[in-house]
Amino acid sequence: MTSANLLVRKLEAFQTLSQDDKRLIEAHTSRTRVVEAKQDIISEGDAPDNVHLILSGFACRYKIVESGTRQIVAYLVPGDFCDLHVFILKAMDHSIGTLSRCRVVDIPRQAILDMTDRPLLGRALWWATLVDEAVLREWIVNMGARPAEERVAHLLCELLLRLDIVGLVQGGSYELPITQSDLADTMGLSVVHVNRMLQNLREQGLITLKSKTLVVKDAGRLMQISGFDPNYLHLGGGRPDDQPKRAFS
Amino acid sequence: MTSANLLVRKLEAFQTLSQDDKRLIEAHTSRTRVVEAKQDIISEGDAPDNVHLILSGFACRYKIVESGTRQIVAYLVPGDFCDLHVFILKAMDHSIGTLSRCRVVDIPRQAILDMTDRPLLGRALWWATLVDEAVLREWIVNMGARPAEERVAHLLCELLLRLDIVGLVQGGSYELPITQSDLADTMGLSVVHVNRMLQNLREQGLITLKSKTLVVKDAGRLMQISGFDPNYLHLGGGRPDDQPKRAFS
DNA sequence: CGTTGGTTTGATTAATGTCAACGCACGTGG
DNA sequence: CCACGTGCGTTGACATTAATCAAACCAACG
Repeated sequence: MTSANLLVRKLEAFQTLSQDDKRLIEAHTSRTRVVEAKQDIISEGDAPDNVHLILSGFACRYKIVESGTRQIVAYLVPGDFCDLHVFILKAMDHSIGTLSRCRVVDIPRQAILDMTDRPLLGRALWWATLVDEAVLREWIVNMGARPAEERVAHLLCELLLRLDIVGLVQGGSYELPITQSDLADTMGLSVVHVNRMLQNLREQGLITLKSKTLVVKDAGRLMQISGFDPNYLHLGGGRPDDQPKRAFS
Repeated sequence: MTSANLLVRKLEAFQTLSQDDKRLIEAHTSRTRVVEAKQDIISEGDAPDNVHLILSGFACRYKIVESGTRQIVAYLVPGDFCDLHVFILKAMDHSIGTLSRCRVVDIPRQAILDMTDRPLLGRALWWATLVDEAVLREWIVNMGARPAEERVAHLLCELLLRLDIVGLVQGGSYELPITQSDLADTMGLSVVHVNRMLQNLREQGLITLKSKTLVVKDAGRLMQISGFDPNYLHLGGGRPDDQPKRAFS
């Protein structure tokens, strides 16, 4: 599997693309570079130039607040665009940084324009940004309405599905190359509390998390206790109710 | 001022539109209807048909979580679209309901397509959705990284600016036709606590809030204590650093 | 006037944060 | 090959924030 297939695979969770579409994507996703962990890909205030695509590793959108706290507002996993909106806004209102070592592609904006010009591909890219938005909403729900344990569980469920559509889940298990401190900054909890919630989930036999590998031992129950409803990810052509919920491999 | 001007005015906070653009908007924003408070405009799971635009009153996006809690994930104020994304996704992943009595327009999707076809107007609409997304991110920051009092203050600042660009702020004061319980569901706090935080802000001489009218008595300090940075609203052509921050009337 | 929805208050409890220390694993340099 | 440093995970004791419960109050409205 080439790296390009990763984006293709994700977009095809929405709808299948033409051969030309795929070729166009692959043509622009070959020149990759590696970014070490804890580096900014773009910083708040920057005027963005190229569009960045994550091909491996975890990155995040984040802001540093007056008090010095870092709040992570989105995870960027393989197949995710960092800044598809580059064409309209003149300055980044947040930073994008790596959580682990990442492989990244820089795509010139003209290439993106070429892609959005194609009917199928254009719709698929639009779909991707709408899903990003839906994820933001769900995170607000998560932080505002769910207690710590469910909050952690919900996030793990989301990653399970998001990583699954790009083929990064095997046997209910995936690489989670981030620290508990990252998780804490994601969910507005302290590291200590995150640690304890993870232990709770382990004790309940729901997950295993050791050396950056997460094993979801009981996905059904994990989703159930966290009130996870996959609809907001709009997989399967955006008609989540017409077809069986996607199972992961 | 006609109601149409409200959307025009908002979009022109990004860039000025042509006369034709404005006429096109006005042609489609005349047939308004009134929705009483606490009514759904669209419900989660619905397949959306028309695009809805709020012309007066407050509405919100929300989800009801397993436990029965309502989490509000966005405010829709005059000039805001409810569902510009209608064309791609097949089912709503959240509901939209009124918080106060609202005047609403239903715009057929073809009209939206006509608008997005025009270069300037299309970009302006895209800008509007990007700002919505930026607001979602800022809300996550707010909930995850700020204590209750700052959280409330930050929201009031955001509304001050958002309402100002559509001309609904006079003398630092605006109508806030929602309950403290709505605020609580917005910020993941209890009603009681919201009440106390509002009292704090009042005691500090920062605001006044009586019979649904909010007076911001010291905007500078309100922004300062809440760490409010207007950049994320991308007013002024998305070049917030090149020009003076917008003052409100 | 009497209801009703919304706001306010006080007392108490529960959830989560903070602080501090320790342990463990990994990598590096001696 | 071992000693040490460093980052991350874990633990316990304690502090603080915010939730909950219950009641009173207030104002708009029929």
